Amino acid sequence: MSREGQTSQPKYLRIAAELRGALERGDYQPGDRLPGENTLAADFDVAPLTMRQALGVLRSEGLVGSRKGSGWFVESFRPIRRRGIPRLARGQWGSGKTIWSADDHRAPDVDQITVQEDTPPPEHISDVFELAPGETVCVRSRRYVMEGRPVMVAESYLPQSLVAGSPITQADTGPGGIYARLADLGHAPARFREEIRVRMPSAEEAARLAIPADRSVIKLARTAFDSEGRAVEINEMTMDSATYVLDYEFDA
Amino acid sequence: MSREGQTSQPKYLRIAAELRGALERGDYQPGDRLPGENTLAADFDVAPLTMRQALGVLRSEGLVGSRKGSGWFVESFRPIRRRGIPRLARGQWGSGKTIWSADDHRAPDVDQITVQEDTPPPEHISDVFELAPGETVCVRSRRYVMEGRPVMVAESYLPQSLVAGSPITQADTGPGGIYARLADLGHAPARFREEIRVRMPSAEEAARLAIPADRSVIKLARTAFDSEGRAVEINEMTMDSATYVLDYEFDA
DNA sequence: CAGTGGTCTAGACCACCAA
DNA sequence: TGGTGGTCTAGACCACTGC
Repeated sequence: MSREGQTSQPKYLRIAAELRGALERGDYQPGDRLPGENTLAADFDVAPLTMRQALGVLRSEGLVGSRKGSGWFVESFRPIRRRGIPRLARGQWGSGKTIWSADDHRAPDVDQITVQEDTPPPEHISDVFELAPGETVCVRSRRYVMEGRPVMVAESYLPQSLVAGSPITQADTGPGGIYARLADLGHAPARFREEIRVRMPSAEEAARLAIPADRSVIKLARTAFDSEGRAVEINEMTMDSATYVLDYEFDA
Repeated sequence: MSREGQTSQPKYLRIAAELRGALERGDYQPGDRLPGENTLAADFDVAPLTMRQALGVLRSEGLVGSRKGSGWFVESFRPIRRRGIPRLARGQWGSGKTIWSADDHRAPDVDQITVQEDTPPPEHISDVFELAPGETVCVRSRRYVMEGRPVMVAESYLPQSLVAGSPITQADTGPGGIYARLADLGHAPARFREEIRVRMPSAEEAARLAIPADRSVIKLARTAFDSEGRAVEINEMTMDSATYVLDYEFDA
């Protein structure tokens, strides 16, 4: 190997840094196709596999994506801001600049929606609901897309005994959505808990979100409690970690 | 290649799944050393590079780690729960089971701490503070460790003009910490905003947190506003994404 | 059908660690 | 000093895409 890198940084990292700079300078526009692996490998004077390694770094960062048989493409990073706590009083705080600029005004559309009644729940769900053995749940599954691209899948779990026969078991829950219907049933959500963790996607999650296997996902589990402290809904969301900025605002 | 896998899943993923199962079954205990790459490659009857690829999957998931010249080791996943919103009234909600179990009672220790006064701020910081050109900030940098392992680094930015000469510029800020001292100065925090995003670590961040380059980090930026709506502190935290569960609890 | 990315092999050299 | 993981090379075959 050449002795030039006195800092002894690996080739693939130096190439990745060089390409990252080119992308940030705007040498390639979002959606543009990059030269093929072999062409790039010749340009940078490395073996194809080393070139792949460099491109893989940028892919895991969300800067580029690859389509088999087609090529490498520049991805646009326009994060979506999700407000965890609905802003009630829009006062002086609304004007403050945020750390990471993100489109506030776009909201994803629902792409797919399925409802399954009378399903045996996963263990961690029945634990939180404190269900008796054999009790089942209703599962509402939705996928959200933005500009044609899947960005989030969400699965809502509700105790079957609570929602049987209500509009919650229909695809269209009517005005106000699930929470309004829970209120109709006398279990209006009074408090929420949101738990966030990050991990690598399963093969199914990666396919459903159309993200590479080496891009991590955010798991956000939102539990709704009624006024008596009973957990009445759990919404488990899975998001592409490269497209979301989460936002929580609260008083001291 | 053998034709056995009718689902045509790549070898490295099948091997990763097999090893993952062995880890979850407890065949190896946290801290245990795995057989060497070459041994494993022979066991699974694949080329060493393919074996590496499989191990890399598990490493990015946080299940194993590697030390050059030493071997591959099983990592323990005991997530730390960080409560974003201090629980004021510990009522009926406290008893509810959570989705992801995590140690609530452990708190990381501060490992390193440095204070730099009169520093020119990064652009995104001066934007939020709405500083005039040339205005400087005070930067408090801390690293947190748990059981000897770095888990988070945090950098607090405060407007220099606000804190000059106060205990905030000392390593030890006294009882109550920064926020108590800000209150002494007449700028008690009244409201907070926390912004969360996920990305791959820079080389420096990976080194400071002692995590592999392919493990993502959580960036959490906490902005504190005083009662007049002025941003008085920004705390930018960087955490190992595999060791934290974030938690927010709030009323509807 | 030609070109693309995805996977896999069989080598090689290096830096680092532990005995 | 021998074994380890980290990097790199030069091939190969495959599945998929788009013309």
